[in-house]
Amino acid sequence: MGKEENTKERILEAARKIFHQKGLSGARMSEIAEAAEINKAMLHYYFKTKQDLFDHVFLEAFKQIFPQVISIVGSDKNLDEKIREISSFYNQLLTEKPELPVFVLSSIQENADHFVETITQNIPNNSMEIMGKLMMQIAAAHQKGEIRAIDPRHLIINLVAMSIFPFAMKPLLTKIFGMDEAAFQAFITERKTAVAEFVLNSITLKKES
Amino acid sequence: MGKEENTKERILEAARKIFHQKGLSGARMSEIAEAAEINKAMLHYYFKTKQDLFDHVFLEAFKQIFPQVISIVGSDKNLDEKIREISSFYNQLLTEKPELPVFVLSSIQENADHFVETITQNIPNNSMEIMGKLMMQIAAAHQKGEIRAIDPRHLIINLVAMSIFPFAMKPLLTKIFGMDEAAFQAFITERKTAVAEFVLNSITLKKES
DNA sequence: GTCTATATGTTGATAGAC
DNA sequence: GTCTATCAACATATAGAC
Repeated sequence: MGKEENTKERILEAARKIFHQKGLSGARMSEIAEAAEINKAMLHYYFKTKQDLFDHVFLEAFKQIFPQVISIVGSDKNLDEKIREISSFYNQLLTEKPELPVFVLSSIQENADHFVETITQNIPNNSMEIMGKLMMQIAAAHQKGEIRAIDPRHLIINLVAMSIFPFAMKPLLTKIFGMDEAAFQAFITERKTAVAEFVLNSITLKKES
Repeated sequence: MGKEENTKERILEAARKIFHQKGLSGARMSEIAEAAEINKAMLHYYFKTKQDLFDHVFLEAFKQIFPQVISIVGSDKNLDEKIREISSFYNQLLTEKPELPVFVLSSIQENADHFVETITQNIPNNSMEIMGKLMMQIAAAHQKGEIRAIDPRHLIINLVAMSIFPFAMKPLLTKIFGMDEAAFQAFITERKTAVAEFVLNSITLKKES
């Protein structure tokens, strides 16, 4: 082998950067080539078509965002730990790559037919079981008087929404709340624990002191 | 005046439908013309360039989603009412137009430079004051022992996130949770009150019974 | 205001030398 | 594997008749 791996990785790096920001139709192959410091012909040597290259980048992004959560939910940890871990996981991932959520969601919205298949194949096929187990876990904690009753789907969605949304809104937030980059980072750092506490405060049944 | 207004509105209807799904670069002027049942030349007669037409559709969408919330937050209602109203507002708007959030956010992400200006001009210039007043309202309720202390920014973001996110995730949710369209609608209907209750449960300080 | 025809520029993709 | 040169298709936008 020569520089192949090196070149292919450079292409992917450039493709990530540009696709994540501009999406499939907004990105130009020539732009990616330039960012990778090669010429257009090389792109087509490593990836037959633009769609091929894009699919690779999309799947990679999708796998980073969603299957992880299902994995945490399916673990043997207790409810507290799961909630804190999910919040913390997104906070860490999206601090580094804040464009990921909008990239994945807009790609799906732009071409649902194409990606629903990709998605189907990359969601753990036991995700329904995992939700069932979570429901049992919630019911058990409710039985013990620790938490109130709540639909597990609402719980997960609420937690994931609060974890992801601020990053999707980043450009707007800084405007509306008048933050600069440092203020935004501070805000996000606060949320790492604030989100988990918000959720736990909502579902926990307080005992009288 | 003849059919002008009619034609212009037909163009905008078609442009909304297609831009909302595919974004600026994914949409084709010929596609919009076809959907509006006119020819391409007419598009350029009513809107000089594709960018002009898009800007019109974007601003319209942006105004529907964000300024409203600031208006509710700035009203004289009490905290309970504001929370329920925001949740209810988004539930109603996005049930009809679920693609709106991803459209707006991806448009901004694709061309931040261009839209940050548009956004700046269309956010109420007293939004900082409004956040200040909300902080006072929260502090007052906290003083009275009704709610716990919470940063108003986190409160608003959490509420808006939970209200909007399920619609942005619609294609994924139906897959992950195995819902059909009817099940999704039922789920969303539940959330209209469930989200507000979730937030209120989190911030309210329970008295012993 | 509405149409047909066309100009002008880009884009993704390939052919073929090295 | 990497490059230069080029093609064919398409998209936005305009000219000009009605």
